[in-house]
Amino acid sequence: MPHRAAIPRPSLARLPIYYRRLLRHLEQGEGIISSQELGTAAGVPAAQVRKDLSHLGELGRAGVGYETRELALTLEDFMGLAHTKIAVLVGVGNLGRALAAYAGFERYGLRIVALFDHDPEKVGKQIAGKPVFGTDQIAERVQSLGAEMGIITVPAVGAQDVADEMVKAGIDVIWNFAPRALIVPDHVILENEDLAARLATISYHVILRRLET
Amino acid sequence: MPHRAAIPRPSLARLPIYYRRLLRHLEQGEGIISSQELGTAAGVPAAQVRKDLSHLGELGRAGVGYETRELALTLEDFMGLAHTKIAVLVGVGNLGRALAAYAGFERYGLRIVALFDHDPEKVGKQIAGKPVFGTDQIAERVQSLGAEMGIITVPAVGAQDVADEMVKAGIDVIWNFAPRALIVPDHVILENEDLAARLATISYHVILRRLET
DNA sequence: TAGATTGTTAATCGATTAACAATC
DNA sequence: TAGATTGTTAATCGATTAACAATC
Repeated sequence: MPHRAAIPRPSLARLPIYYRRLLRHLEQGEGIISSQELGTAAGVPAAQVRKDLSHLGELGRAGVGYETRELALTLEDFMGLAHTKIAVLVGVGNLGRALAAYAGFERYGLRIVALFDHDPEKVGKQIAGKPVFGTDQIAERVQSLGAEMGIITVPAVGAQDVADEMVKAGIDVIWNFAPRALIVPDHVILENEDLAARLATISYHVILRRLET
Repeated sequence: MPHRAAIPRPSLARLPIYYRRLLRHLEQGEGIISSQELGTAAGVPAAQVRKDLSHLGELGRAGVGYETRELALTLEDFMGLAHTKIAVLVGVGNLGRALAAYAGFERYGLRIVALFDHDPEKVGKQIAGKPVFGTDQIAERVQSLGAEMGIITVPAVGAQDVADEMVKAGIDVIWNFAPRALIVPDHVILENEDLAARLATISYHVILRRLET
């Protein structure tokens, strides 16, 4: 069983950026890359890159750099991108639809196998090639499909109920797009993608910029 | 001209969470709220809340707490949520469509006034009640509409060109959803919303969880 | 050997948290 | 007055960065 080290959250968040830079480097036929080049891509100093990568092991060669393909594969393995992750998505509004159809996710091993909505108009249809079920079927389907991840794209009001339902069904990783702080048991990993909240912080910058000029 | 203090990024990111908690508190007719209650909503200790809010001034009363409505208005003002921010969105795919239609943004003062795409099929149509123009018209329309913010939802390949175009047109705040590191001049504020990269970090957690159990 | 670049140590920086005097 | 809660100071924690010996 492969060992996976603990890694600081900010370091983890930079790995996908390095990974993409490596893929592009590989396309260009470059066999070796330096921490300097990776740092430029991520907007951090080379020392930060080396520190980040040091959490995964000794991956480079002093005086030379990192072997492009090897490092890409190591990152891919570390983040588990080659492993299929079975997910369900609840809330087939505009955003839910967009995420269900997003090809970029599949390339990272995410397979959204079922959609749920309480609108009878949508239930029974297919969206982005995936079946839509009623929200009353979440528990049942999660178990029969072996889903381990749940994506919430319902409006704020319904989000906690959906989360509860997912947790009850045994899901232990939730990616929440609803603009609401959810309460989940300790063993459940909750990642919030709160676009309205993000907009609010961007709004601050816009206003600041307006006052400056 | 109102003064806006510098505020650490993590503190700024928590303000919208406090703000939403305040709105709910207000709905429930509660006139006073404590840092303790706000902290619970955001998952941080009360001391963190008080420190965060202290960047905006002395907003509470010792021994009592914060006046709900007053604090909500202060946050709203600080983040500029009541001010209209004119934006354009480039890339009318699934995600672009979803963002263009997202009602939550309007509540925070974002007004997306024009969409752009290079697909002739889409140009000339209306999507979510907003006109779609050809990408060759970005500069012209940004200026005539007075847009100060740009949202990028094109595929990775085209993102840098779109950003360049926006910057040339005078846009100085860019919200980028394309999975690509963009290069912009120093005076431009760039906020990345890289969902594929986020998925990669979540994938790490899923795999870790799998190994644990 | 000279030049380049790694991994790691130590210093720096900045954010979080605990503690408490001041206030209501 | 007793109890509650603020704003702020100081201590703690954790991440970033600079510097450099080790390595190629």
